[in-house]
Amino acid sequence: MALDQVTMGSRMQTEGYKLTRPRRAVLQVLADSGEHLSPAEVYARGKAIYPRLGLVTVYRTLEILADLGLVKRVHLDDGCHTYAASAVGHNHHMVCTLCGAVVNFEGGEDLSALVRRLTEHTGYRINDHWLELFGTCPACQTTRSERQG
Amino acid sequence: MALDQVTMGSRMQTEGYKLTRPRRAVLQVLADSGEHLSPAEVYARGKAIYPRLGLVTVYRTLEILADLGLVKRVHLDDGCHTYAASAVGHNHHMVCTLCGAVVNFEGGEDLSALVRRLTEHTGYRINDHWLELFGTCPACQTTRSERQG
DNA sequence: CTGCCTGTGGAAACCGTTTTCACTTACCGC
DNA sequence: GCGGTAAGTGAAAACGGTTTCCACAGGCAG
Ligand SMILES: [Zn+2]
Ligand SMILES: [Zn+2]
Ligand SMILES: [Zn+2]
Ligand SMILES: [Zn+2]
Repeated sequence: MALDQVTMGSRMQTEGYKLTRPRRAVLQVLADSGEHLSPAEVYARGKAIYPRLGLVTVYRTLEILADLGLVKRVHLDDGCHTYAASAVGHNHHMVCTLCGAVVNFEGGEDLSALVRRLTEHTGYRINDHWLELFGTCPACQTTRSERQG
Repeated sequence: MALDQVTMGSRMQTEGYKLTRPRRAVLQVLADSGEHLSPAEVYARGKAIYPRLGLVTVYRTLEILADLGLVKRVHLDDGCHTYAASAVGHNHHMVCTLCGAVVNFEGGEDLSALVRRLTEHTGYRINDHWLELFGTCPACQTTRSERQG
């Protein structure tokens, strides 16, 4: 489950950031959306909530949130730099390449064996990792098969 | 082992692309480097090999190579869009966050079990995946521990 | 309520990337 | 080897996303 607006907001405050109206608009956009959004999309949706919102503030807020780990930067092979609300704890995500839906999941220990093996073989000390899966969500599979007969 | 210049060059030709001097310079840069390089870095190094090289051609060549799977786009949380020569077959990479060295490795079956489980639980059809590991290479571990006493 | 200091947002600057277009070059057939 | 031809090239201009600047606004502590 992705973090909600209140959780993200109070975390920002405990970190010393003021909880302003523009920032709340950005939080709400990210919390309400199950997708990954570009800064421009966050801006557009945010303006519906708080019309005076500026694009600059969207960038600044996204950077703060990413630093705090409250949102994740999602990278796509073409069209990087989109953002999605994090889930609780360490997690990865699965992106629908048709509609952009993002599902978070916990990697579990699936990778720890791989990491251990690589450390032994290469001497690398692994600090972090990053896993993204790409595919089609159930809804888009249905749509597509209907369209194709 | 990363692909060499000759392998990449002949693959380009069989795909119908001419093997020009500027393109060979780009291939050589990528084949010789164990790191991931930004387009600007490829351009700088390429000019040492072929001084008339243009930045535009670097971009175009990188796009072709990425489409053919001969180089991989490496995404870093900060500073996306760098490129590294691929290895043979499907593979992932491990990036040294201190010196930028990239090691390719095969994901093996570690991920297929995860993919199967996710497909069952979520209904997503997984087409592709993308795994990056971040850490410190043996050389940088040594350097750092020396520096720190 | 008041003041201070963080935060805001329009405009301009910035910079990586793409497009344009006249010129060049690899490659095929002879 | 030697054109002919279509693909490729690169300088410069256009483009678009991101960052910086700076005067102003508004949370929050006292
Ligand atoms: Zn990226
Ligand atoms: Zn979908
Ligand atoms: Zn993980
Ligand atoms: Zn290193």
